[in-house]
Amino acid sequence: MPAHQTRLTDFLPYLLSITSNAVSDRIADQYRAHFGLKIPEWRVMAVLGDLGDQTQRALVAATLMDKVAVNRACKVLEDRGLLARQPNAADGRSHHLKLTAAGHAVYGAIMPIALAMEARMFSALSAAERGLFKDLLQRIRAQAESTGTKL
Amino acid sequence: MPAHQTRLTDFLPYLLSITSNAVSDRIADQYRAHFGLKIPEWRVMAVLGDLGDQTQRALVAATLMDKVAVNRACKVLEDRGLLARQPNAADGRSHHLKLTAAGHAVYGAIMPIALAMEARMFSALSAAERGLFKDLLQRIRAQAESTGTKL
DNA sequence: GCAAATTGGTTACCAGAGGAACCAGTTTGC
DNA sequence: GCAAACTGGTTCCTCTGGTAACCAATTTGC
Repeated sequence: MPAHQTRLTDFLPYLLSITSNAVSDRIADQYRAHFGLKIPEWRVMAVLGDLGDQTQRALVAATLMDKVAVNRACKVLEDRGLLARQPNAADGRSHHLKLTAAGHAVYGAIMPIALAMEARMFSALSAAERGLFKDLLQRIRAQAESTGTKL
Repeated sequence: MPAHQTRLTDFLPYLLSITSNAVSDRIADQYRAHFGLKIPEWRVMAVLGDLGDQTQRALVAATLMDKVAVNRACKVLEDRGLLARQPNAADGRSHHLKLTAAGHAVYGAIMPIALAMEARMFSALSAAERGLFKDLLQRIRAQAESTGTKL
């Protein structure tokens, strides 16, 4: 039987945190080097490219980012001409956010790189393990979210 | 066969990131509520309680935190009287950091809570799954660290 | 044994993440 | 149809986390 585990490196939350940080750092390096995009900006591009036009509110729901973070990311993308705002007839407060031609071009260029990077980053796992890992993550997150809401 | 996966919520780095954040947030809430400790401070306490006296340099190695983060955490703990610095005969630049009696008391009180919280947070997984999850995390991190060093 | 390079630790500075307050536009209830 | 409540979006402010410059003590090379 294992003695009381009191080693920091055996704590799952700790392992989860440092692993996530290590992966995020690598990913962020790549996006910045290739396209000058930060992770929040890339997430917004990914959703718009995949799902088409969205309001900021919809992006908040889709990316799980804070609305402030979404707003900042959109502003940057707009300034860089990758994204355009169109009036929302149904609601004067919000706009439809849409990738421009340039935005689509970047999206098209970035997706293969994103997928390749994901493949490389998780190449230490078999396909079955990747699927299992994804499943475990989802269950853990569900548990964490249900456990005590943000006070 | 699955069509090209271009959904943000299918990207492993994204899932990993949001899951880690969800878990970290819960944990941070608990430590703050129970002891007014932040995660970096708790990590330092955990290592000192487990391994005994250490220099800051050793803590950096043990916690994988930045030396500035370690320094800040130590300063807070020292100000709160949970930790004391003792001169290091072997090297005048550094000190031996040591839990005080109060520090040991907090450590003794916090460890059961930390373990209980970990158990609750990962209760969605079987023991076997937890072991596997830990293994997967370690392999992923090894891969991430070896892939392109911080430029 | 002393100058140069290195290392432990500290400080100062800067970017990212989040919360709170706020404004404009929209819905609800009477 | 108008006041009250609400919602999408924006700005502001704070706090955390990380990098870069720095100091003091130590080690290295000659």
